[in-house]
Amino acid sequence: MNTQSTAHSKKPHHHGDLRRALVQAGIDLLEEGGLPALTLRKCAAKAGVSHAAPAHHFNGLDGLKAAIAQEAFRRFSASMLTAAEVGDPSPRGRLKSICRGYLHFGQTHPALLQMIFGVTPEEMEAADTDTPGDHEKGTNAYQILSEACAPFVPAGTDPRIVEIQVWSLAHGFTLLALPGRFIEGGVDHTDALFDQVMALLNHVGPTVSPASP
Amino acid sequence: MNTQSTAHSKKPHHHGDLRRALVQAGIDLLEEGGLPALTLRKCAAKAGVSHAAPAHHFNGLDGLKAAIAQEAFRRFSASMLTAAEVGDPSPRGRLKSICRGYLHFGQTHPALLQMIFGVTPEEMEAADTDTPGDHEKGTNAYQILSEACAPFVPAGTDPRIVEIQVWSLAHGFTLLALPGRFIEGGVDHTDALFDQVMALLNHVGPTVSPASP
DNA sequence: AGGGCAAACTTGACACTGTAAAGATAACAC
DNA sequence: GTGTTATCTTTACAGTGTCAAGTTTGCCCT
Repeated sequence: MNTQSTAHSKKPHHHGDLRRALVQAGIDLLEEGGLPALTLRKCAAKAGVSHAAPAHHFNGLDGLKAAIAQEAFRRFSASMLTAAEVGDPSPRGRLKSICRGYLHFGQTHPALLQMIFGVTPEEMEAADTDTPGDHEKGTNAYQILSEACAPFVPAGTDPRIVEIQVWSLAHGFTLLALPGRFIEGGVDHTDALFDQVMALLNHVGPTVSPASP
Repeated sequence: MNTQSTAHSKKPHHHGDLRRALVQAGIDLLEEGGLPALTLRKCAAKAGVSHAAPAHHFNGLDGLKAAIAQEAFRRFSASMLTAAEVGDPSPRGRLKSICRGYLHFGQTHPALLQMIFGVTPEEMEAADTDTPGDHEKGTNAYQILSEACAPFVPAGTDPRIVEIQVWSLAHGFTLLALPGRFIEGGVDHTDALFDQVMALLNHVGPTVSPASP
């Protein structure tokens, strides 16, 4: 009918997986020149196709942006997951490693982070909803964070509170520390500041007064 | 020579303070249709001038964006200041009121917040640097926050740590709770969640034995 | 095998955008 | 009054997204 559900089994006709090529070209453009460099025509040129070809794989520019955001989100999740696996395996160490992965991804791929969290609702609606196996079990960034927060959720409380506490702190710092933004300083200085800021999480969950109201 | 430093005393030639009119037109467009609706030509049309007129008052679109960001920052600061003045005057109450003003501004003017914190370095360079009396004493948002954080800075530590802890938390939550984004729910639900998340600040600075409830 | 058929692209066009150069106009200095 | 300068207009051009029509290519079915 509408979508090519054959994306992974059969091979397309002319180009051979042009959809993925366009997404990758868009990511390249994004990393090179930031948001204003992302252009349907430039993506098409980079993939070696005509300027109107992307319109058949995505629902216009918004659809391409949504697809890029999905792929960026996938890489973002992977970045946090690997950061968690190589660090301190204790619950608190794992949580901090994930947050560090959050910051690291923002420092190294600012445009992709901007893409992930800057996509507007209307752009999301333009996404082709046929992304099977995308939000799989452990690969979702929010689920990774949620599981890392679980040990610090006081019994009987809404786990989303702790999750959003951690998420807001990491997200806010990462955005403020984006290159050329409000928190100045080199990478090492930013890292040290990040650790000191994240020390606030030592007071999260079952801490000082375990049996509070 | 270059700029009309007569912005407040004499009146310009044709239009009469077109610079301010263009900035206001841009803000209106931004609030109505979001970032993609902000256009030099639409601003010019809304101000009743030719489509190329803005180029003489701003350094291209980037300059207009920077000017709008400055004005938005001014209103943002005012929003936090008034929120601080009408709330609990205790140090902790004042700090939380400011954070609530942060969130409230983001909920009511999401495009302006995006403008303030989304302006790129190159766009900032395009700003006309002749904004006298702009970063005045108490009107700077960061100074407001800094002064509100001062009572919670442990002696001998860098005050920026507490400031960035508070700033990151408020900034992160506000962005995640932007309408149609990652934190769902109505305004009242968001407010309640915000209070619970911001409870993390009870552990900032001189902790565990607070004099206030 | 061969005819149809749909999907994957191409081509051409249009409206809209930012930007630059050159011309008109009005306020001001003298 | 005369000249000058800043303000704004006009005109033009390259680049953008999007639509409508055409062209090619692989696949399916009889």
